[in-house]
Amino acid sequence: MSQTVDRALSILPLLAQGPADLGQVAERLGVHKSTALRLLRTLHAHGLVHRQQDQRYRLGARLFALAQEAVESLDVREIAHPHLVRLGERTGHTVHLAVREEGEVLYIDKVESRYPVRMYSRIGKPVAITVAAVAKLLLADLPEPERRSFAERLDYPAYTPRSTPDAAAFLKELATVRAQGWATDLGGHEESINCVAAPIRGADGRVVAAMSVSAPNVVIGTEELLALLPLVRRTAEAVSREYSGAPPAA
Amino acid sequence: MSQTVDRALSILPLLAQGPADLGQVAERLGVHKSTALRLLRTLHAHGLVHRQQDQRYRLGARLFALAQEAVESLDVREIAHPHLVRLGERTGHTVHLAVREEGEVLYIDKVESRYPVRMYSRIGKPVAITVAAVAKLLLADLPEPERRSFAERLDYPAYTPRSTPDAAAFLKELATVRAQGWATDLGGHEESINCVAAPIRGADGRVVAAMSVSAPNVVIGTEELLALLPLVRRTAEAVSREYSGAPPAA
DNA sequence: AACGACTGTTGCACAGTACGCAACGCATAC
DNA sequence: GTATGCGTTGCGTACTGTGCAACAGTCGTT
Repeated sequence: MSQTVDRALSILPLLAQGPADLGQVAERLGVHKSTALRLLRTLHAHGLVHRQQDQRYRLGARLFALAQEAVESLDVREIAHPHLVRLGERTGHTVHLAVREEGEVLYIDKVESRYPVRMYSRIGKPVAITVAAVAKLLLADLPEPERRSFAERLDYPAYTPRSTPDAAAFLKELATVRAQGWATDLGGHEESINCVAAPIRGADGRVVAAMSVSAPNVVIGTEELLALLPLVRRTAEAVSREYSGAPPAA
Repeated sequence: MSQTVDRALSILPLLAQGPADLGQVAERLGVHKSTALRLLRTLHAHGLVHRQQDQRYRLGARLFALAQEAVESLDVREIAHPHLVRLGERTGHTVHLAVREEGEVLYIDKVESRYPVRMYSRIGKPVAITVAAVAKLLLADLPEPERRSFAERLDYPAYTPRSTPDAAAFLKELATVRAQGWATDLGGHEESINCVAAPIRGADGRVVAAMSVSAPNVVIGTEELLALLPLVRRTAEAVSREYSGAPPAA
């Protein structure tokens, strides 16, 4: 690994917490000011950091552009998108698409609910991995030993009383999800929000992504949301077929 | 500037165009494979690149997370957001918030239209700077010499017959926008899409951001959209006041 | 108004570190 | 079975990044 690059990249998460001046960056990196300056200048030249009027540095615009270009070149996303839109139109609720990467699960696409009461989420934001329906599907597909060791390394924040409490409960839930081929999150992340999700599989049967429909229970009851499950599953299967090479249905 | 970091960061835009294997990265960087490998490993350790099953590299998840954290810590965005949502609810159309940074204009927030026919845009995506209404506002605020030299460095792509054709026309338009305090884009980017925008100013009167309402003319005519201008301007002024330190209105 | 304290900036000598080379392991193709 | 292509490793060299010290600019203080 390259020391210089390592140091430079360590600046990014540091600035993600908020703007910082040269001295702060140097101190938190544990290097001389002149070194920090050179690194910041290089990052600046690439647009990854931006210097605001008060001379402090914060993350720059190119970072957004890069993230956008990256998300748009994901082929699952490209294939799934029209299906998500159609599902959004038919149900009126928020639709998400998520993938697993390096031990994180993150949303890569989203169609907003047409109801005024919306849930908060953002493309690119890591998902609450122990409770989200899409996360359960993506992790349930891991081979058993990996799944176990992963589950044991996680934290289990008690977002609500219905949140997954510990690794044992999580592994049990994953087994259920794996067997039934779909997942739910009933108030496990936010008290009033429910979620149903289905897996998208590649040609080899592995789960490559997961999609979900979410709605606050002030808008639609748990029963009614669960009634959407067949539709969600059919949509996910249509995406799976297309992703595996089948031509899109007319 | 640091050569090593410079090379490492050059990998990112390269991968943004699509996944690439080690040889391709090395070649396009003009370095030896072993050098490219070391750089990629460092980027990988920071989560900025991801290695997919076929061993090729693509941009990684942390990039999204960083971009998200960055955009969420912008205080203009935080203040403006509820106003955008309300404007979205009242008009039903797509609402954008944009800022200028390092010679680019980019969207930092968005409320989706509730109509099925939506315009395409994404948070983080650089704006078509020569035609977008928000871009005109942000650039019109630059001091005259800077504005001129900037306008002359731009390309003027002819997205439609109504696109700004050249620097002279653009500067004239900017003068108008500056004088009237609002801007439009009537089919300059996409034939059928119109836009009205108003500036958000800081305590010193400088334009710090701009917000717009956009709609395809199949949904709402030009006249009707222009009729929304007073509402957009009032909203922008409310955000300006709050951003300058005034308490939010009840 | 002069001072001090603070910040960001520059040039430089040193050595630490990133560089390219060459050889290796490992697949798939022929 | 051989051959070609890929990613990977270890290593000597010298390039390049490093910290130091001195400078410049800005703010707040006395």
